[in-house]
Amino acid sequence: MTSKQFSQAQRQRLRRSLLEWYGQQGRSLPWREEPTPYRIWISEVMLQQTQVKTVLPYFERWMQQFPDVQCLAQADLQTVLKAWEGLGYYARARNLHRSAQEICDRHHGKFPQTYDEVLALPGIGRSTAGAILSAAFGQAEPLLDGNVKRVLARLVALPVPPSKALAHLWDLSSQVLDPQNPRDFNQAIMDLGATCCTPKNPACLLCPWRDDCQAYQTHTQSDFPMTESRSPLPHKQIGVAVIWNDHQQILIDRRPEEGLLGGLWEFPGGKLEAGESYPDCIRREIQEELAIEVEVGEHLITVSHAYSHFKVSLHVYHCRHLSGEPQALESQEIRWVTLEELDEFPFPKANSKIIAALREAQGTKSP
DNA sequence: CACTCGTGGTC
DNA sequence: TGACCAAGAGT
Repeated sequence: MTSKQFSQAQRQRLRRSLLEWYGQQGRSLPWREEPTPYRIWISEVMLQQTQVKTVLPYFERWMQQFPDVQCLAQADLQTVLKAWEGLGYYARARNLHRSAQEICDRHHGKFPQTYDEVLALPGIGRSTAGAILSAAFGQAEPLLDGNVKRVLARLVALPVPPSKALAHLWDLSSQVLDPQNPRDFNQAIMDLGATCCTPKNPACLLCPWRDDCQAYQTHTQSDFPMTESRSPLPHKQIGVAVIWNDHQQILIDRRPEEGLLGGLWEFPGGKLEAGESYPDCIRREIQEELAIEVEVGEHLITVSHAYSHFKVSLHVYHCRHLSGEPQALESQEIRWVTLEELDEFPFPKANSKIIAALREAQGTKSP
């Protein structure tokens, strides 16, 4: 299985035309204007599976709150998660925090500059390592993100989905990379994918690579990259309890550190079993998770939410604490809080919809 | 290597 | 409007 080889002349043409395009069409971004290793690192991790537009406000707030690696290393994890709240893939925030501590402990607070050291940091894989080393230090390391995969798949009319040709795509990314200007080249090829060679309706007439693009030359750009096969997402039904005590406080719990939504807070509850009503489900789950008895009251809201690999509907009910001292049997920590105090804790998006509904109910009760 | 891990934009 | 998908990494 031999990979496609670009001729030296073609590589030079691709590099020259892309860099010229970048000079005219490249985006002005805060981490490009002031490309310190710390800012490049934070931006690259925030940009994993996340669009620039979404990242921008988080990036600015982050730099205000954690202006350098020492500051991040010394922050407490709950504060870091609160700053990340809403961005998703929360392991990224936990890994940034761990990496910051490693950089301070093992690298004297200075971001490492060798490929192996950067790759060894938690949350940095092959592509992010290439992005950081080229952008922060001008090193000629290739990268392979979603944009580059799409651009290259069209350039060579890749006859299989990208996931089936990762080695080939890495080789192509290395071949086209400009060893004279890897910093701008890598930024340029990502910009090309993000703003020109887009998933839908690519602007081929404005593309610097149209003369070399095998997909465009055969008018099949919309057929590439070939789609990945996917199985349908399962849909889970969850009973959720907003448990009130006699002091107008609500019981919340902090999820286990690893796994889905690790370290975030939530309202307790669990999966509906066959033949069970939601009140039955909630009483059972609350007994299993917290070892207390509750009375299930009126239905508050049902929230539907789609995650990467499944969908959920959260059926939320007001509950009243009857007996027993709550225990953190399946969580890290539990706490009684007022409606106002909920803002201090990082919650997943699906839970913030519940909080909004609670606030709305509160507002209508006492005008 | 296939699966887990979030959310918002887009059509 | 539901399905697809984005500056991927860890296991």
